[in-house]
Amino acid sequence: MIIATWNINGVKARIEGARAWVKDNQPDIVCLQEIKSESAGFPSEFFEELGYNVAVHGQKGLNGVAILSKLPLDEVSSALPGDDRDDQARFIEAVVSVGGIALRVASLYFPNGNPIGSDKFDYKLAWMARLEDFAKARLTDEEAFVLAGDFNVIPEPQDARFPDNWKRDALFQPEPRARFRRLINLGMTDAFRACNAEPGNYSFWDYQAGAWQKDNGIRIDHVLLSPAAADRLAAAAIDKTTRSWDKPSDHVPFIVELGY
DNA sequence: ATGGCTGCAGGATGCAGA
Repeated sequence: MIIATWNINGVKARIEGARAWVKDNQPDIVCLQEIKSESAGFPSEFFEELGYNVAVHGQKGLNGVAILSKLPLDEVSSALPGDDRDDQARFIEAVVSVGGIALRVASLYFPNGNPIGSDKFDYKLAWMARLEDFAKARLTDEEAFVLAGDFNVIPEPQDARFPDNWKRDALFQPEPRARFRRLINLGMTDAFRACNAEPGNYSFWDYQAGAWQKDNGIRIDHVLLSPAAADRLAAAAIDKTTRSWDKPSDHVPFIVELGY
């Protein structure tokens, strides 16, 4: 069972590349973020032609998340509990059945939170608190579940090529990093770190100032596994190849293999 | 560098991203 997560930064601008990547890699499940499209405008047919079921929570112009799955998607929900007035499309979850075993998957687009001290920063922290409550509730079910997406958090200094550059950025502030650690401390496993101890592995390189050429990257796209899912963890890898494509997303896919 | 690009909405350029 291969699960991928990829912030594609605009599904319409990236559809040909995204389709080619999915066709070549044949993931069982793909969690997409920042589709920047309304649900009705999502080009589902490109993926349905490849044998995928599609669940979308879109928004006009910005944000937006989706799940592609070779297995049928059940119990699709696009509301992160805790704030009925939140209209930003950053959450979608669904359940698949793998050989009779339920696996719950969420595609998440955490708020960026810049600038520090703004309403956006407060929203980021509040959103992360809501996600923690959600994860806590899910963990009581003792099911296998996966939190996959663009967390917009640099967990540790080793997750940035130049950590000092991010000292005044929302992605590397003590509070968001602490909230990320709280998810880990609930019992979730950072799939990448469980498989790779080395620094120098990134999932995002800015478009500006030759960041990709200088390998000035950060690791902000993560997959967290519940204990039941972590028991199945077989491999985790970042696919950097897409970043050197023509007209790339600034994020690259991150792939986790679970032994189902 | 004053985010130095990029996508989107909309029909010019402003906003958001990280």
